[in-house]
Amino acid sequence: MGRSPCCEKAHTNKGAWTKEEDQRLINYIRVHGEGCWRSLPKAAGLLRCGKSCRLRWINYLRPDLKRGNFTEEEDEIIIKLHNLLGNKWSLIAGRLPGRTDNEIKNYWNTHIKRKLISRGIDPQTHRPLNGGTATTTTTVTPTTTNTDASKTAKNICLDFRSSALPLDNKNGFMNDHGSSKFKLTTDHSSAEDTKCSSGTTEESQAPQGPLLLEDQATTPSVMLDLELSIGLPQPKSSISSFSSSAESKVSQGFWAAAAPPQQLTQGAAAVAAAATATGKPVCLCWQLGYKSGQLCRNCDMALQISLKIEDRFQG
DNA sequence: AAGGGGTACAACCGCGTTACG
DNA sequence: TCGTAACGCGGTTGTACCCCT
Repeated sequence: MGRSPCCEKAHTNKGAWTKEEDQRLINYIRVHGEGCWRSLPKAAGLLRCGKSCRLRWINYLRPDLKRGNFTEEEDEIIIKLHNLLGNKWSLIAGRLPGRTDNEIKNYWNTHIKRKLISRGIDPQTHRPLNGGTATTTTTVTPTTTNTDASKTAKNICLDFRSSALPLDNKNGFMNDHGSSKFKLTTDHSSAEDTKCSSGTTEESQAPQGPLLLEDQATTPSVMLDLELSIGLPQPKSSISSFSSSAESKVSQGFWAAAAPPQQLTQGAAAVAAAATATGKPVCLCWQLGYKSGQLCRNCDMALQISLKIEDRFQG
């Protein structure tokens, strides 16, 4: 019968945190570090549930948080990332050091949605409203439907080109973002050559699930340079570089059409792309960081599935 | 000055995923 | 391999604050 409550609700405070509670939490984490959220409240002398402590710390008390207004540049990054990833706020936050998923989510709902609407763009689909006159030429529409991808063979290439790529570890928050180029290419003309594939997009669906790039433009090839920082944490000397030959290693595109959303995260798709491009397993999971050739479970699964999919398409 | 509506954001809730015994 | 506990995420709610009438 369902899951037991995460804490004894009868003995926990709810609602706004007091200064004293904040201080207790800060002091405790300063001494003991993050983690063990379930046992933390008791150990710290807080009448709060562990989840509440975690939220309070992550969203408000953490010292590396960047408070204050979002810059115009951050706005644009959020819009581009939302276009790519949908409501994957934690992934988006991972690209904006000092910002939390909750903060970005709220900011999206209160500011950016309106901004996009005023530009004539649907904030969910990133398409022009009412067939309007929005200036975007390429729409990236993550979707949950991947059925019959081959019938609508517009091609997608995820092109990771970068040299040194410091990753923002979700806990560590890297300070120096490398400027890697994350290029999305659509190409109608060379499906066989590139092995890039795509899927169908349903208008009504909220953007989520695996990345799918749908080319609405009439041009045969459209590039979207996102200037994203998709990188790896320390040590820099051991960081794998995505070779320039990655441009010809295009089977990354398989992820766009073939990966079931329940099986893969965006990060997992990225690891497969990176592995394909470099020929080496590379863990891009920013929650775990780089492990000198090892893959976390998530990325390992992604890679295995990637190989199977490729076998299927080639065989 | 009061109050009503709108906005912003902190916090909560439920569920999926992961870790571990 | 399975069951359970814990974690983390995204959606939703609650409330403080601001502005307008």
